[in-house]
Amino acid sequence: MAAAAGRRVTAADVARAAGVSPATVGFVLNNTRGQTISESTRARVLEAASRLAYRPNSAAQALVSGRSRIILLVLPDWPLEFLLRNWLDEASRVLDESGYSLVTYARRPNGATRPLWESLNPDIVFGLVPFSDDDFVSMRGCGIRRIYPDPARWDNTELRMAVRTGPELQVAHLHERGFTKLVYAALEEPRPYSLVEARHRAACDHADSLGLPPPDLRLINYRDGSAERVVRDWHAAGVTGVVAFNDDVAATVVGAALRAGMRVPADLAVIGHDDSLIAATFAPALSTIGFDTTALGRGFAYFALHEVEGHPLQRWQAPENAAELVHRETT
Amino acid sequence: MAAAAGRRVTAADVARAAGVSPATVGFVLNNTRGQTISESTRARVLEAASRLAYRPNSAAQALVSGRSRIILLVLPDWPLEFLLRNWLDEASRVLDESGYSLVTYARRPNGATRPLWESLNPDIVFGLVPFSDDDFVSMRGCGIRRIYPDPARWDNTELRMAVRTGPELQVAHLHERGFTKLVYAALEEPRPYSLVEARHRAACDHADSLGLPPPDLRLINYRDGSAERVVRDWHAAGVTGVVAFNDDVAATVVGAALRAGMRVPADLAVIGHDDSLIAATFAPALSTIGFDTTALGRGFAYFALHEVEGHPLQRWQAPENAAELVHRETT
DNA sequence: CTGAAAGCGCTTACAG
DNA sequence: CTGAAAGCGCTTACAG
Repeated sequence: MAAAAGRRVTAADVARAAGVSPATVGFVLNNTRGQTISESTRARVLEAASRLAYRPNSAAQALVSGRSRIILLVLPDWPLEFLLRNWLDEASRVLDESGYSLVTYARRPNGATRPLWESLNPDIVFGLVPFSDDDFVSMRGCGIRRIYPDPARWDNTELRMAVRTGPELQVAHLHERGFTKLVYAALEEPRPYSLVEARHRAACDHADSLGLPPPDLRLINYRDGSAERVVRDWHAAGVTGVVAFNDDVAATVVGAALRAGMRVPADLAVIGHDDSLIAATFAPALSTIGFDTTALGRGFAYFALHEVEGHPLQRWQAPENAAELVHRETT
Repeated sequence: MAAAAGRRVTAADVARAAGVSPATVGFVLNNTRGQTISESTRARVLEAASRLAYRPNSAAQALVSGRSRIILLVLPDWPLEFLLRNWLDEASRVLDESGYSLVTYARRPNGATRPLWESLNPDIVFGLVPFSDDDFVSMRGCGIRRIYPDPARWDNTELRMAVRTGPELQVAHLHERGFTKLVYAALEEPRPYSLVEARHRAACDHADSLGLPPPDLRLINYRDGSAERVVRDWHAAGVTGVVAFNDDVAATVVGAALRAGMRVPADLAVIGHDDSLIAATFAPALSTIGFDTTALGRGFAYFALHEVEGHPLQRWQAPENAAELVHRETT
């Protein structure tokens, strides 16, 4: 047998085993609409395919259909893992039900020079922050027709959740608690980062809408011991609240403040972002923003399906209460 | 022009523009060895390809060559992000230089039902822990010839770094500092997990070789407040040292111990794993195991290249000092 | 040194 | 209801 010879099983093998043509194998296995198949033929094909453990060659399918059924999600150059865990699980699950595979790809400065979309041939590419012009041109050149965010449609709710909703809730909470002189804090490492800028901008915009001065962006180092001095300087400059990029940053700031002999939140209030494990664990426990990542992941998957199938949603229905303030001890 | 018509540029388009055959385009662009090409022809082809921004269709290449030039790395169902950041950057960079793309894939219980190797057609699949028999069969059925770890070659040094080296250093350090009654701690969430078991086993083995009793595996919850009681119970039972799966777990244990009024490390010593950001940030700062993730990523890439090209390395040269103890305040 | 031809494994009009 | 044929975009013997 062909299969026994070490060769991979092809549609032709299945056809031979079932006593039909390769075309019929395709009709049965793909449930080709507009094509009627007798019950007995269908049964024989299915039996043979299952017995031979036939798996279509995805490269051949991609070549002939012009579609890879791969959805590529390009992640920004900044830690998102905690937020993304359930999100990706759920999104992958939903997309899989429709025959799509979700591949994630962290595009980093010193990473691969040949971007992954070149070898993967995805049907659609998503990013959480806008793509550079170079990336855009590169994707187009690889025959990728659907790229998101599309500059013309940049205010999508899914992206708001990743970028704007958190900072807005953070600033609003500090404002409510009476902390009005704020800074926006992120870490120097691992590298420069686009998502920090986007969230910082959202924080500034929301501060402005509340009549607060814009929180300056401050980068801190978590290893060299300089954080204590930095935090003390903030205090001396009258800063009363810190909007942290994520809970790790918040923990770093709180730790530094405690070492510097300050009281949290009396001397300095700090709010994190993500409601990650460390937020509940840290002493004092961190106030933060929690997200219903499963609901958001499902929402993304539906959105992606509509886009990739060429039926874009007219408007995006955000999950109710997908983001919420978690008030603990640092504000 | 074809390109202007919205169609993707093909080798035939380049051939037409350069006044040669499609075959010649392939010879030039692939530097086909054993095929001599005149300088003028080569120049014309390269010029045309560059002018038209030609990108070979990867599906067609995969179909005809039987190789996708994709390397799939299946990650375990447990947080590894901090460790993997530089590791993946470096591995991707090195593999890219040889024309391979590294795709990562977190295989999770409620994740996609159709595994990614089916749609990606990778040339080789790596896992950090052994694959289930089902997965193994599934990969074989998809025509994947190279799967790693191969049960027959399971003691590879790369994997030791992910699985055994850290726990060994953790146990050895606690032993040296005089902490001999140990538990191995991990978090209940997000879910069951294979890497925890593997590391716990490594810790037990090393404890045994040092003449210590095996540290029991204990799962703790970081949200429901039960951790304080659990930690107090450990203390009451005479436990003096905690080997934590990673720094997040260590932070949770230390935080619970402090809230329970215990002294760290006097009442309970705790050692983390990863030297992540939180290890340096936490108050008290966590003792932990740091890894030279860049060197390890590079090492993996070389190893993967040899495997995928069919020239397996006879033995693997581990980077010197790729793992080291970082002694801070919790031991 | 270069081109015409076959073929990778599928899908999809088109006949019958 | 089913099959023979063409074709997706490449690569690679094989001629010349």
